[in-house]
Amino acid sequence: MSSTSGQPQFRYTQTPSKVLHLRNLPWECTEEELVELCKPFGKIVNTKCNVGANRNQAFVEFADLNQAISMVSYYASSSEPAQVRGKTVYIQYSNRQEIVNNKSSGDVAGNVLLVTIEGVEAGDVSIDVIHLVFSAFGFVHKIATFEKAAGFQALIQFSDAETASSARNALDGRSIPRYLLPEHVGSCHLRISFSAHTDLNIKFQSHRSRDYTNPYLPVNPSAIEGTMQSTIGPDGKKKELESNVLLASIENMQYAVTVDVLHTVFSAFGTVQKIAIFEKNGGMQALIQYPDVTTAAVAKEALEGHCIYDGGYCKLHLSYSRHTDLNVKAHNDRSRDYTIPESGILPLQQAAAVSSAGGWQTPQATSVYPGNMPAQLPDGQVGGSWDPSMQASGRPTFVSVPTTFPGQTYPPPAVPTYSMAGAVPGTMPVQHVDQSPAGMATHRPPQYGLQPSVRPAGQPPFYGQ
DNA sequence: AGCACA
Repeated sequence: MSSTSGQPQFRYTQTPSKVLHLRNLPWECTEEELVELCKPFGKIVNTKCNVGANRNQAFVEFADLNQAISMVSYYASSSEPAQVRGKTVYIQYSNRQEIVNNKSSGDVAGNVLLVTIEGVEAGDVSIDVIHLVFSAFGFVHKIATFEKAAGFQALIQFSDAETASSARNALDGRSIPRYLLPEHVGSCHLRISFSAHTDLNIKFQSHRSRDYTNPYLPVNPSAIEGTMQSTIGPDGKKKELESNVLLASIENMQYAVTVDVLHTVFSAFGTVQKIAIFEKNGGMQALIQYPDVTTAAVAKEALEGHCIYDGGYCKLHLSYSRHTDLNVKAHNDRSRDYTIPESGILPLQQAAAVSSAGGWQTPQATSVYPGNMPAQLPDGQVGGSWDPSMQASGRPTFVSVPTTFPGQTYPPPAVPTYSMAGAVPGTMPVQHVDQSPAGMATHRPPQYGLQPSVRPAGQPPFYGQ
């Protein structure tokens, strides 16, 4: 099992690939230099430069396998080695068949840098030191620091991509001068890439965030991470700081909660602009972005403490996020940007089409009307139908309804019912599906777990292959 | 001089 997973790493036994792996490149070798070297052999469709710890490796993808083979063959028998700036470059087939995600992040020049400071803890490098170091290249607008798995990180916002690039080029791989660091810190290398952010959202001047463009920003001397953002209301009471973005944590998650499920649930209160799902200390959390604070507040009030499924499953806890505009990938399984045309609406449209085409429904599907609040079981009380082997990965891909119902054995025992609609007192949930006439709530509430219409009634559901 | 990204 374990020894069969990878190809041998020896160059003469590697299987050919359109992708070539180049080593021993000069420092900060540009894409142009790479293309110059490779283009005599064929059409280059993608590159990835400055790879590896020393940033002296690269990948080049040819349009055709034969072009890659011709380059490798040529240099295998050439008396002149491949060279860039006089340095011998070693070429071999990559062990991957294509370059993925090139320039998706970290390589597109932007005005905000993501800086990872290796080998230090958050307390070792003050925000003032970071400011000092990066101010050498231009006016630093904002800094936000945080601790991630990768280590201590900072987002540093400059006026423009040119300034940010000059800072990156000068500082990437370098170390902060010793005299600016505490004695006990050994080495502290900077790893710098471009962030996809363009404008950081700094709420307070604090020991972990700074906005140098706004001297009037309130100071929060104890901006402890994880503490709910709050402010003092007019009544003198502490008041949660509102936001158009909700942070949802999901308790007792016995069923998969997907972006599509969340979109449907939260769309009952207004247009959902963006959703991002992520893991946080073993649990699942999601950020849901509305256009305005009011809508978010209504959704928060209505949904807090309610469960997505009957039986106390997937209980929602909502708070306001510090974010105001999520920076998410347009369409993947963890995030969605519904403000981009053509993205994200397909699943719902198809779901609606299937639903109105008279797909079958479970008897429980009628229980979503007002007055049927989800039964709240005590925590930890679960039904007996959970079957981990029925997880989403083995599900048919032709069913476009959110693939959220993992445990549907046949016949289905105790089908958990999508029941959020009951959380909106006295109203039918309005499905904000694009191209559906406003107010015409013709869709039935979504019925998760159904495998509508794609199989004849009485036949077992189709799983996997 | 020996394989990225999530």
